[in-house]
Order: sequence, then structure tokens, then C-alpha cells
Amino acid sequence: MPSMASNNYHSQPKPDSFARRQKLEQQRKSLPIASVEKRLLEEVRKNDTLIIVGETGSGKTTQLPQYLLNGGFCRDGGVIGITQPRRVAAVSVAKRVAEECGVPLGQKVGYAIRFDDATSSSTRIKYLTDGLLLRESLLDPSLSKYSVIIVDEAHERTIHTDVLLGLLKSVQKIRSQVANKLMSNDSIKGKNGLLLKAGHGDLLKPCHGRKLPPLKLIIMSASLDARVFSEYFSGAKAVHVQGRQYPVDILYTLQPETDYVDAALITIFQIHLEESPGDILVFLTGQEEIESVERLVHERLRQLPEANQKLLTFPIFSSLPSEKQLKVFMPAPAGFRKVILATNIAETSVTISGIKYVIDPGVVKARTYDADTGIESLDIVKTSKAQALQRSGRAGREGPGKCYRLYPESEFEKFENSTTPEIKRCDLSNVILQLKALGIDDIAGFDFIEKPNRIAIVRSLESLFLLGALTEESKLADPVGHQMARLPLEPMYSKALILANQFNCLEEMLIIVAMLSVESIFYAPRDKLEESRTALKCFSSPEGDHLTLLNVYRASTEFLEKNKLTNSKEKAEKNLRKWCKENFVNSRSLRHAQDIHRQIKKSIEQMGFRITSCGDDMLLFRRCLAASFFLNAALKQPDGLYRILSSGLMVQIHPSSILFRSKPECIIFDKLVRTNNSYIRNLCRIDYLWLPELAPQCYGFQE
DNA sequence: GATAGTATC
Repeated sequence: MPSMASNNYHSQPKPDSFARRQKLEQQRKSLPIASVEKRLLEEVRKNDTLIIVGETGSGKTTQLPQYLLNGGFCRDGGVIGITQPRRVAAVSVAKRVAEECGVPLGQKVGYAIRFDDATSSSTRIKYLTDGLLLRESLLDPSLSKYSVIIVDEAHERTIHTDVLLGLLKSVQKIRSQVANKLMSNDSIKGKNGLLLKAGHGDLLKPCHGRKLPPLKLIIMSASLDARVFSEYFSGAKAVHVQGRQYPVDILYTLQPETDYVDAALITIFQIHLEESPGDILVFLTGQEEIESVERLVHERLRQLPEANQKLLTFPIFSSLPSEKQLKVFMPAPAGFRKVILATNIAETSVTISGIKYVIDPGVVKARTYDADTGIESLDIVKTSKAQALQRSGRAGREGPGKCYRLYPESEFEKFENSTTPEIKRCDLSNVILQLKALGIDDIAGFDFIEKPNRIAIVRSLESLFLLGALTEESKLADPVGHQMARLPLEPMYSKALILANQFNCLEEMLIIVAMLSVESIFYAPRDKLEESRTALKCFSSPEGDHLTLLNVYRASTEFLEKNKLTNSKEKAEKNLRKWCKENFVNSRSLRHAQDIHRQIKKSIEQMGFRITSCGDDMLLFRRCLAASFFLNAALKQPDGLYRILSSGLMVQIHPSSILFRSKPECIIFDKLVRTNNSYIRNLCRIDYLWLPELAPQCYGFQE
């Protein structure tokens, strides 16, 4: 049982709880969706698939599951699952709904996200991330415990949402067939071939002794265009639910701006000097841009009369340490106006109160994936109409607001309606591995809501084959493919763990894989660049970044363990955060790495692997890295550039690498990212001759 | 000698 539920157990007769419950009830009843409760229930009863288009503030995410529960959709122990693209949303909405229901969190109402499961056998309304539901489907392909699944925020079209939609469509078909045929022995197969491998037997097991009812599916989207979903679900009915937002005045420029940073600056001061009180939210593309705008604001501010200087800037982006992020949420001192300089983190992930003005330059840094080369890059591109709408909406949450779009209206008309679905702009190896594990072998024929690039599929199939996850017939290899699919990691990392078991360096590899799985372990603000470099030196290894990361992880664990001997757990963790700060380590990233380490260690042990260490034999460990990351091997060229052996691409070592200066002859790397140049990050020195020996499938001599 | 948008298992 989750700890949170037990906390609430003793706290029911609070004196103000009745008043609070009444207030909550009142708020519930005043939500726009409340007026259509009966109709929605009726539609869900009539239609197996329903699309609900609900604008911000309609209350769909919190209310619909409660309506369904009260409407009897959990009879026979069925669970209502509501998926969210983000962890924080799953947790916060579940908390709210538990409160509205007057029950302790983790009982009737709960949530499940990676590393944190607050559900129990009595949970009927379960909020979870879409990625986690995908994982659940590997263990239970018919999702037998769910009577209803609600896919929320479907318009965001994350890769998980897209794969999930395909899967759910297939599960739904199978479950309705099972229900109709009443467990006849006819071969049952969805269009997506879900049962090919999951097997009939597997599907029927959960319904032994009880009939598996058809799966009700509800797709919730904030986009104005429900047609895509409706068409995908064979003309499913779409219902519109009103939202509740304050009006936002949209202002365009007359002419296109040549320099949106400058235009943003001018607009900030125009608002500051001429408009009524209220905070400003500015959307920028990245950390560097945010930091430079911050400096420029301060510069110009100093030139103003002192009475006009009451303006404070707050940066926010994901790699900003949490304690600095939190400052954004504190109200400005009396008489001061806040300017929040944000990346698109403030579009959906983070909601800041007090915003009355939004400045939107109409650009965003977006990931693109070139299937031909396999290179991911981050490019500044124009936003979509949907994104622009989302941004302007941030000004109308607490009262009427204004949004300054730094481009002409004619430009807006040229924007795409919505952002390209993620599945069309990323590497597909992981998705393919998951689908294969579900018994779906024909990836190109899978009924995706939007088909991924065919070349991207071929490329991923090929690398999965070279990693030994797939057979020559492109089936999941036994046991390596199955083992890799079980681990919640990128395929190459899973492979590294499986090999590390054979090389007897699992202890080290578990740490490396956890550290590589998180974003930016090191945080170096520009003004402390030298200091951070000195700090890093204590950990650095001449063999490369992998061993450096290993040293950092071990040093941090050692520090924490020692601290725990003389301090309470809380105090020790606080000291660790201090240690992180002194060593320019992002403590949030480090904790994330620890979480991942704990989780994959458990999975690895469950798979029957024994965790052994290679001690000081780093040669052995580097050989294991070479055997796993052979697809990312590169060789130094006479001009100092590196040539990636598997693709022939010419790349450079990123200056943040420990090996930037030493430039070894042959290396493996973790990631290739294109910015101004093609840079490889996180490298380890290897011996060129290891490649044909350890990865003959890729570097074998041809006869 | 340069930066890393946002998520997730």
C-alpha cells in the first residue's frame, strides 16, 4: 500500500473538511462538463469508442472518470484507466480527484507512474502515464483489468500516445470478438495481428471464470480537429465540451520581424511601461537565448528612471536546477512585475499563475530526425497554429489577458495546423522492439494513426538485428530480444547490460546505463565555467566520459552512505544536494539516475543475472562497451575529424567531452547530435582491433 | 572550443 494513503487514514474528521468538501462539490457542479454528464454517459454506453473534444478548463480530465464510476462502468471490478503524457499531470489530477471523492489517494482513486505506484486492488480510477500503460500491455496484452481506457491529451501526439492508440484499437477489436464468440476456439486476430505471438491462450487466461467485457475507449483531445481521431476509429462519434477560459486579446505585428529577440525585448518594455499590472511570459527557444535576453533586459532596465526599474526576470527551462525553477512560482514583491523567460516547458508542463501577458515569437526548438542518416537534430522552426493557441491561452487563466505575437497575422495563417506527430521525427528502435514483443511482426503494416517513415523503420530494424534483438526473419530473438524488450531502456543500453552479464561487469554497466539515461548530469552556468571544469577534474578518467560518469556516481553514493552513518536520511540527502552543488552536478538528474539504477537492477536480478564487478579491470569494461556500442564507433581522420564506421559520417567530438583534447584514435560514443556541426557526446577510448573481434556481425572480414 | 526544446518506460 502506498505511504500516502496511510497518512490520510487518520485525518478524516478535520473541522474544516465538511466546508471544504462542500466547496469542492460546488466547484465540480459549476464546471462546463457537469451540464452534459447524462449525455456523456449515454454516449459512452452507446458507443464503444468516443472522442471528446474539450477545451482548457472544461473539467474533462477530473470529472469524466467520476461520472463513469458512478455510472456503473466499474462493475465486476473493472478499472477506469486515464492516460497522461506527463508524470506530474497523472499525480496531480489523481490527488485532486481523490480529494473530490473524499477518499485517500491510492485506494479507490490512484495513480501509477514509473518509480511510483499509488494504486491498490481497490483502485477503480487509475491515472497513469501513457508510456506506463504501454509497458503494462507487455505483461497483459488484452489489458484485461480495464473496463474503460481514456486517452487524455491525445492531440499532443506523443510517440507513446500514437503507439497506444494503435494497440488499443486492436485490443478493442479482440475483446469485442472474444465477448461475442464466448471463448470459442475460432482463431481470433485483430487487424494488427496482436495475437500472433501473444497467443490466444494468453488472451483467454485472464477471463477464465469471468467474461472479459468489451473495452470502452475514450479519446480526449483539446484540438479543434477531431477528424483525425474519428477517421482512425472508423468514424467514431465526437462530442464537444465547452471550455472555460478568459478572453485573450491577440495582437500581431504589421510587418515580419527580422530579429525576434530584439522584438521580444521591445515588447517586454512596452508592456512594462504602458500596460496595467500583471506578469509577462516570454517564449524563447533555449537556455542560451534565455540567458542572453535576461542580460539584455537588465542592461536596458538600468537605463530607465529608477521608478520604472521594478521589473524582475525569472528564467525557466528543464535543465535548470529545481531550486532555481521554483523561484518562478513565487509572487513578485509588491509593486514589481515579473518577466518569465521560458522555453516551451511553460506551454504545457508548467503552469505559472499571475500571467496576464504572453509574448510569442512564433518559433520553437524542435527535434527532427533524418532517417537517411539517422541523425537527430534540434532546429528552430515555426510553431503550429495549435501551439500558438496553447501559448496565448497561458494569458487567460485567471482573467482577461493579452498575447503579443511577434509576427503578422498572414504569417499565422501559413502555420501548420498542428505539430508533426513525434513518431515521424524520431528513432523507432524502441517502439519496434515493443511491438515485436507484443507479437506484432509486420511493423510497416501496423495500423498506425500516422505511418512512420518507411526508411526510419528499415533503419531501426537493421540496427535491432545487428544488436541481436531480431533474427534474420525479423522475429524477436530468443532470449536476447525478449530480454531487451523487458528492460525500460534504449535498445543499445539493454544490450550493454546483457553483454555486461557475460563480461562480468554488470555492476559498472548498471551505473553507466543509468547515468547515460538521464539528461545532463553536469550543470555549468556560463559565469562559473572555469570552476565547474576544476570540479569535474576530480572525477575525470583519461579513458573517457563513461568512466568519468562512473566515478561521479560512485563518489556520490559513497558520500551519501558515509553521511547516513552520522545523520538522518533527510539530512544526508540535503548534504548530498549540497555536494552536488559544489561539484556542479545537477542533483535532480543524479536522483533520476539513482531511481533508474534501482529499477533496472531489480529487473536484471529478476531476469536471473548475477551482478558482479570487474573491479579495477577497466580494459574489460571498455571491451564490453565496444561490444555493445559498436554501431557508434568512430575513427580519427588525419584532419582531426572522426569518421563513424557504420555510416561513414564525419563528426566532431563535442567540446564538453573529457576526450576533447586528447583525441584518441578510436572511440565509441553514446549520442550524435547535430547543431551547428555534427557532434558526438559521451565517448570512451577503445582499441580499433576489438571491433572485428567483438562485433563480427558488423565488422567481420568479408570473403 | 560549444551549448541541450519537451516528455516517457
